[in-house]
Amino acid sequence: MPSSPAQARDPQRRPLGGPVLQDSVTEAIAAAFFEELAGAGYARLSLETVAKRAGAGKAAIYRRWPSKLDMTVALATAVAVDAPVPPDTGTLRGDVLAFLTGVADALRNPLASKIIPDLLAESARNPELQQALFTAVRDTRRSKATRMLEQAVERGELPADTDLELALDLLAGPLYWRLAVLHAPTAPDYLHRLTDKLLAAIAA
Amino acid sequence: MPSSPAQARDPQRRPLGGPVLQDSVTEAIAAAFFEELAGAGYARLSLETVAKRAGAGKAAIYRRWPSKLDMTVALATAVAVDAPVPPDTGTLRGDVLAFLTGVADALRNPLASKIIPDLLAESARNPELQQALFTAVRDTRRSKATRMLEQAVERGELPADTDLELALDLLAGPLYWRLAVLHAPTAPDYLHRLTDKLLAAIAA
DNA sequence: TCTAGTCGAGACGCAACCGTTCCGTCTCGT
DNA sequence: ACGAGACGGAACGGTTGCGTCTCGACTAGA
Repeated sequence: MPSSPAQARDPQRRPLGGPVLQDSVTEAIAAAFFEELAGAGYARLSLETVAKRAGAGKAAIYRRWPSKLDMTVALATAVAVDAPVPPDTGTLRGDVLAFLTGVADALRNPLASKIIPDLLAESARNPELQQALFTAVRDTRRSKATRMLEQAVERGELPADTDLELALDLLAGPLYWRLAVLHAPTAPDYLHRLTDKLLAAIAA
Repeated sequence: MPSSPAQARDPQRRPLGGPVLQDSVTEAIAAAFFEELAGAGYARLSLETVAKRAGAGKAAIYRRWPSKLDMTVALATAVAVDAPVPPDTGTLRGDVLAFLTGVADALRNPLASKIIPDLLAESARNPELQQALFTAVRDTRRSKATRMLEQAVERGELPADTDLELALDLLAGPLYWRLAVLHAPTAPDYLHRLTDKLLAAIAA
């Protein structure tokens, strides 16, 4: 049972890299944690180094979370729920483009593009981490994207028997592949071209 | 400069998990290496454990590769070049389905589906590993897939101004996303349905 | 038969990190 | 003014892995 004292207190304040946290020490620890996580990866991440980078003692960390795993789950969940707003532009094309833009913005963050694949790889062999990531991130995003497609069906932009499962893979896969796996750049109009292709695919 | 004595000697012999290697000791080490890599990940991988699992001494490993990184690069390259044959079924639809089938078969291997995301995440912070993986795996596959699309253009199945770059992301992304990231199952006709969507997208 | 090389096994020194515990200090609320 | 508690910092014993090295056994070719 992970103790997670890292809860929001002042919802309208959102310090840049770090999530919404209680106090300055917790924020410094969280920021150092994510920097270390991006630089070294989960497996190599040392709480000693995190403490040092945060200008804190190890005790300050262990006073907040019982272990590295609990800390990771709590912090990752905290940033994940700090999610982007749903699009709802009125048209499927607008929604898809907004969705892709949100994903691209997130993955273009140098820290995120290293942390996310690392945590996903780690979660393949860590059930607790996997479950936390899946329920906090995947399910949230997935339900929002599903809602986006269902609205398109209601508007008559998509047939009622649209393959939602497949459409979700098409929405997320190519951009993740390019930005998080290949670390390849995207041309300025890449998202627009991708949107065109995806609309054709989903409607097919 | 990685020493890579792990070269093919008898090309027609391909022991299951392990690549084409020189002798039984090297094969045992390689097999143990991949099992450990899948189980623990690159960062946590211990050469002591690999040696123990292979029933070998540590010296047997250090006699072959100078370091963990060189070992990983050499072995990963060895299995990667042991690539599947190109499709060339005569139609774009057949080629795409064959391509996706090949990718799916590879990613459905429990070891591969853990090793590949792990090495890709690791390569984000290890330039030498990244370069080795990219030249040995990505470029090889990418050129084959490009050739597949160019043939379709020559046959008149695709317009001459087809966006190859985008098409490659569409081919690889969704399946990788589903199998390697989400670890979600695929329905029996998933690849066929995906092929239909992708053909519509690429031709759009 | 002798010799050179590899084999499995494991000890070695060294370094890093874990999780805990203790300092002495500083900042609160009362 | 006082005590409770969190703070940074440093040390602790224990574990793990690295890369080197040595050992006796086994196997090859000369």
